[in-house]
Amino acid sequence: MTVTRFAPSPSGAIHLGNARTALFNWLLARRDGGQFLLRIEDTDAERSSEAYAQQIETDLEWLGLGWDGQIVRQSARSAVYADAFETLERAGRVYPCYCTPLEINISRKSQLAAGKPPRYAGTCRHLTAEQRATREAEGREPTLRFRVPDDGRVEFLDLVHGEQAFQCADIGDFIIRRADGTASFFFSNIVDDALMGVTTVLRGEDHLSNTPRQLLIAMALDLKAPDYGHISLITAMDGSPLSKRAGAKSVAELGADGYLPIALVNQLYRLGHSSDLTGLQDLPTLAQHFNPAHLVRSPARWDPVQLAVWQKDAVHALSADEALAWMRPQLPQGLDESTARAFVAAVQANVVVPQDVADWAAVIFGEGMIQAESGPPATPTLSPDFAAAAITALRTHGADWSALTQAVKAATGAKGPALFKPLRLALTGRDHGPELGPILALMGVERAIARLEASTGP
RNA sequence: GCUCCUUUCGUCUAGAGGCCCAGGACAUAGCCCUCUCAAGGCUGUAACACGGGUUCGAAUCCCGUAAGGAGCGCCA
Repeated sequence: MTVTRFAPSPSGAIHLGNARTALFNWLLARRDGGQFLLRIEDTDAERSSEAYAQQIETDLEWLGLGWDGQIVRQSARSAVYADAFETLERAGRVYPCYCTPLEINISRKSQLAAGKPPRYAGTCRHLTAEQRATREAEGREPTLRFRVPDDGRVEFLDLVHGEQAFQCADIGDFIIRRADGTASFFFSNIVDDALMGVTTVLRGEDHLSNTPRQLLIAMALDLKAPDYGHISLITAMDGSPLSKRAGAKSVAELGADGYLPIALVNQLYRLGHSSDLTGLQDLPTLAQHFNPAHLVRSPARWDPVQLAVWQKDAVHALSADEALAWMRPQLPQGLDESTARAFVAAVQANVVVPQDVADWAAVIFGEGMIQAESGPPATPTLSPDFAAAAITALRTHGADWSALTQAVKAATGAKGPALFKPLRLALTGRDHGPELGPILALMGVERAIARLEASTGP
């Protein structure tokens, strides 16, 4: 059975890259009828926060990516890691390291300055029992380092990149247990994947060069490592890493901006994954067509323009109820239900983001003159007889669009664009938008007359 | 610095030696439809990073260069 997982660290908001990783793993599990697990990697108490852990759940649920079973928290699994540490200690695969962060830092810097790889120098690798005792006596709290073999290589088959091989000699001994006794990422991550029965891990390419370390741990512990697929990173439009500074928003922020989860999901689905699927699709369809073999190796750009397109499709695809719920925050307080529904029906095809909804709400329900959205101010001038005919029609027939147009047509002879354009401009302040019939009905006679009068030229 | 990854239209991508003077989708332009917008239909513009090889033949294989990215953390 396929078992995948999403294993975020609760040290920040879920960003686009994380969201896509979660999506792909979810899709794979759902496609295979397997399981999608959620594991919170909170071994680093200083960086982790409960608020972020909560936000992760909220974001995942909002995206529609439900997980199976209980959420696993690494902070509650220290006993499991302790066992594994002991196994490695007994096997002599690890050793205590008494170097302080400061010492390591200095070493790193001098290695870098000398043009060498900044790796652990191996200072504590061959300490005698006495030397260790001395350091213990000094009160130094050791970390536990994994003894990486001097020779040999680690090979594995990456689901996306194919055969990979790394020389052990290029890998420095790394810490698997911090001085405070907590497990570090390389360690707890692979141990838990194996113990939780995870079969496939789709993760960011930033983990590719670290995979050998984790495989080394798994081998030392005689654990079955999952298959890895390293997906390319998502970048900003200029190819630079996606960052807050580059304008990248978190999932929660995008949601707060009014973007629909299905729009996000559709955009994410196509980044780094090729598919013959076209148009907006729901999660089950996406899962059905998801294929790890179609994962792409090159980085993909996050295009806000494309997101807007998906969002437009997503808004159009909303049912009347969903659309109402989405537009509600932009509607005037206390608007009655049937009017609200009529409004939604009238504008749904013409809005993409909440601001668009707010704009049309202002046009239809707002008092006074209408602000043109941009460009030269809409100062239409209706000829007096044109306006008079329109106003008379409104007084006689009420907010009846066809009665209005027929009356004006009869009175002025205007037809086609010459008839509709001036009316649209006078009524809404802009030269495009939803069908005028429903708009007029929602607007009501009084507002319509006021606007026609305000637009009347000499 | 060392190791690793990547490079096809504006964007997402197809392409695993001849099917490719490179296909699709979105974006974009024009036309049709139409009161406008949206939707829909049709048509168009638009790309193999560069330089060497290998081969009868290369987007596809090899080498190099350039550009971008990742890792080398008591972060994940």
